[in-house]
Amino acid sequence: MKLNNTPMPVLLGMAHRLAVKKFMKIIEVLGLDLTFDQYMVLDPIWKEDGITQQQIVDGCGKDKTSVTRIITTLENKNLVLRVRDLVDARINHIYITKHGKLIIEKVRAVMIDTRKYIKKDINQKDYNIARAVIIQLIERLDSNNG
Amino acid sequence: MKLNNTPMPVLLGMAHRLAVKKFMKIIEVLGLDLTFDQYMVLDPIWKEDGITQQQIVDGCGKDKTSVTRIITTLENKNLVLRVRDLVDARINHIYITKHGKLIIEKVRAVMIDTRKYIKKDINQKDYNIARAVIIQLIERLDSNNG
DNA sequence: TATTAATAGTTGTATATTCAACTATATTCA
DNA sequence: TGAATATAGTTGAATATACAACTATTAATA
Repeated sequence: MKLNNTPMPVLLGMAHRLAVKKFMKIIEVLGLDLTFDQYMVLDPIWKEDGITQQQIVDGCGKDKTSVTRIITTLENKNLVLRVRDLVDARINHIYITKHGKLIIEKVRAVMIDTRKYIKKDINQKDYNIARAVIIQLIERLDSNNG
Repeated sequence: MKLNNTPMPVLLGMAHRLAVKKFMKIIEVLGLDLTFDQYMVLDPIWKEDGITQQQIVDGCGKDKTSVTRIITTLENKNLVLRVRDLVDARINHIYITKHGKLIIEKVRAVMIDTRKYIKKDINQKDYNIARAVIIQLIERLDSNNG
């Protein structure tokens, strides 16, 4: 596969898909039941119990539609709980269950392994530059919607 | 959004989604009717008329299931044509239609604009390092499925 | 040659994404 | 106060993705 002339958006998609695949392979070996996207939503809930859906949307870069549906999936799996705000009834607070906590803590370890695997054999300095460039990209594309 | 400690697979996904969104915004302004993923499949067909589905799979990094379905979509849109190989009946050759050629050539221009937009304001040297790292990542994750 | 294995592509199912339209609630300010 | 607007979240429809199981065909080999 010759990638030298492949557009950046395509490269980003390829790398993303493959990294997720790697992550899911480890997940499967460990017999855990959580997709990468579910991890992306569950992780901020674990970090801040009672976080609102909107906060999750702002933090994880997913569309609010996706977040709504993934939370429903997580709720059906008994990993989180939706609780309506008593003062502002538009807001949902999401709480993690005992079971959810158990799962995410194992999955976080998988994420750490995946990160190590990805970094391996790549020049540390270049890797950091790549990260910085990607972050720069995200910030510009996200703010400047024009 | 603080991204400094965000795992690489997540960053790649975010950047990918945002870059695609940017691409689709330009597509929409121009009144073209083609998704980013359809572009990813149509482009190699434009480059090599009569390419087989397997060759597309190998080149674009998508699953063969996705490629099958996207080609069906492209066929329904009258942009490509499936032709069974006369010698080896397992193989489909995909040919681009006149209409398909018209569309992809406009969309390729959009891709060039998107690439320019993405590069803009980012240090040229760092950008090239980032590309190289991502390509390195793809090649390792793709070959070494273990 | 007959059986087995490999290859190319398709289909079913579950999940995720995007856009637009929608409900419900809260805020703004004329 | 009351009408317009903004915000939080949900739903519908179209598209894409991953995995497994499947069909059809060709290649390998016992």
